[in-house]
Amino acid sequence: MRIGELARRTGVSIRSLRYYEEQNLLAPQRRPSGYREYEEGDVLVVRRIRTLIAAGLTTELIAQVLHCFRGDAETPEPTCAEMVTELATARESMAAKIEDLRSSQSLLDMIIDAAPKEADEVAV
Amino acid sequence: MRIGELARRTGVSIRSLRYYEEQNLLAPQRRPSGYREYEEGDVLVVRRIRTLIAAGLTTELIAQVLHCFRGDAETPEPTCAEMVTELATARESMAAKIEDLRSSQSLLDMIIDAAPKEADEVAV
DNA sequence: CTAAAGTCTGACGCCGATGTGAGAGTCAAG
DNA sequence: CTTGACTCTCACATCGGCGTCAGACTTTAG
Repeated sequence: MRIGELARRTGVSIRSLRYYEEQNLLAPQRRPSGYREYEEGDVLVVRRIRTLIAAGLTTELIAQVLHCFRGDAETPEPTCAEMVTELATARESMAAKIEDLRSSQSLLDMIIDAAPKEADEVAV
Repeated sequence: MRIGELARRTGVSIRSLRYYEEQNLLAPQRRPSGYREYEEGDVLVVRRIRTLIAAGLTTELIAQVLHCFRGDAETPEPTCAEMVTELATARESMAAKIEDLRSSQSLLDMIIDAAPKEADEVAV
């Protein structure tokens, strides 16, 4: 199928699909005209990509781990031990971000609570 | 004091101090030479700015609410009711971000857990 | 054959706070 | 006076995942 159909079927913009290719997440065939030609399996691949992006992974990291999910292979590739390591690392940094946000939020709460009464001596 | 000293005393880079001025968060005097001349109170102001940035506020929003904390005024300015509204809005969006990150994290957890056994049918 | 719809590459814009570097003027100590 | 440290003002670069426009070509329906 061509890029427009893939976009429709996955709900992902054409621009994004081209971007994923640029990031080596997709590698569609090319027609003589230059048009990209995707296969059925790419629908699933794109969904996986979206899932991983939604999980906060960068396309760079996804490029490294995507092959572990690829194709009809029943068992993950041997490099998938590395994958788990990578993902765990990503998870760690996400946890850190959440912690940052939490403390930021409580800080903001303190400011909000303090404001109405005495706003001149806020948490410094 | 000049910018270098303020940078040292606050732990904020010179670049950032100039940026804060550009964003109307600071308004140092100028020497005939063009050198910025800060006063003691600016040390505290910079710390407040850093606190608010750490709390996830943009410099634009900080510019709107910073005067509520300013100077020796015991009571906040009348516009500080608006301030609380703004801050509350900021807090909302922060809460939303935290929620996003949480769901992303659990999604990542699912992927990690699923990987070692059957990585070909991950949450799509 | 023609027009409309689809696709191509390339490239700039965005957001926000900050790093970095160039080229030039300023200040303080010897 | 000289040197070295400090500061000044532009202004471009960064990060990430896209949006969007321009100009040119391809495909498809009528």
